[in-house]
Amino acid sequence: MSTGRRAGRPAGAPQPRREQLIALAVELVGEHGYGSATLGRVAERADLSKASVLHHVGSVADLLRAAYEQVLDAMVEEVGAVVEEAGPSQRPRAYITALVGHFREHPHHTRVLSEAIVHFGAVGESRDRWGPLAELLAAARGAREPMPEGDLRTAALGIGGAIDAIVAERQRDPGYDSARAAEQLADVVESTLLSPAGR
Amino acid sequence: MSTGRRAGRPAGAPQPRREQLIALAVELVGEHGYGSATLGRVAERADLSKASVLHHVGSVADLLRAAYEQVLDAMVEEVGAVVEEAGPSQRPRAYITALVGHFREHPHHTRVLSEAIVHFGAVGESRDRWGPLAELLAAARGAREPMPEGDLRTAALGIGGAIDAIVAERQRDPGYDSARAAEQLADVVESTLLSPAGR
DNA sequence: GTCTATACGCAGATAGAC
DNA sequence: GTCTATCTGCGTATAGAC
Repeated sequence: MSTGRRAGRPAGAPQPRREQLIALAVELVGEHGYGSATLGRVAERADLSKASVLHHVGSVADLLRAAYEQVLDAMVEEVGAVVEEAGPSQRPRAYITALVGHFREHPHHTRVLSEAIVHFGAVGESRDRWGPLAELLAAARGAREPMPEGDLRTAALGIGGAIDAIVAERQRDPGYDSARAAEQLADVVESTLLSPAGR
Repeated sequence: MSTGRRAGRPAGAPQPRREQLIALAVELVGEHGYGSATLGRVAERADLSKASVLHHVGSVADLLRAAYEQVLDAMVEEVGAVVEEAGPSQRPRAYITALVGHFREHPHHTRVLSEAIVHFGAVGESRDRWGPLAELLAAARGAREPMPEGDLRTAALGIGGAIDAIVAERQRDPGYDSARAAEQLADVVESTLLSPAGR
């Protein structure tokens, strides 16, 4: 309790050095991918020795995992908040536009997440990536006759893939109007899945 | 001309050893990604020494590049043939189902292409990946009022992303009915982009 | 916390004999 | 064509002094 540490930071909480290194790792991965985020390069950017970096983060693998999780958490938190503010019928659109918007505001985060599945192996880890979207779609359809389970899964999957593609294109070409693309995608979703006529 | 080589293989054409090694590389990348396709592992599977492998392929980078190009060419050739057989208005559906079907028949090819952009760096190399699809869509719309350039690009991009997601899901879960998913996607494409009413 | 020095493993590639 | 032996480079991690 009465350590010499300044108040406001619970005992055992991450130190500022560690936070700095994680932020640096996000930058490096965001710019040139996981392959280029090596111990030496992190140390160089932080103006520290390699040994010193390891002292704070334990191992390179741990550092990259922490960077990934921080980026993922930020995305989930922002998108989740936006979606919850909207009514059920507007949630698919809110989800799409918030997700696309998030990566437009945080370009570095794009690569950190898009390369994560390849880098961490773990294909199974990507399971249910679009499960939450599927639930949003089902709820938005409300009283309509329910979609077959498989078709709903495919719908969420396809929309998710389209989002990925829009985000990737924006990264490739910063002049690409991803906000407009998101609206266009939301229009299609609403007209095919949520329109009175059904499909 | 009168070398001792058996006829039927033009001078300077790739030797069978090289072909075998490329096929092996496709297997390795398909199973565990580019990261695991090392010189040592290729040599082991081919039951050759590392030096011998290099004698035939020049370098590991060249081998992986050749594997990638072979897989890409196979896909372009098959899908191209199917699309050309169809009439203009059926081509978007033919494209989608042929592409999804191709990867269902060649599961190893999936990873070789999906990880290619990350592995070879070269974000710009993926340019116009969906350009051909955009042209198919424009042609299928025929006499209808033309779509704005940007919207057509986004449509092709989104459809392409959805295809990627369907293919990836099939790889993750071999029980997933990707053929049905492809038809479902084609239905949406036709009803939103090609229906008489437009959107 | 920070450093220098060092060890270790692995992947890619070369040399040269057979 | 094929091998064994060897070299180089890089990335990770540890030891131990300050």
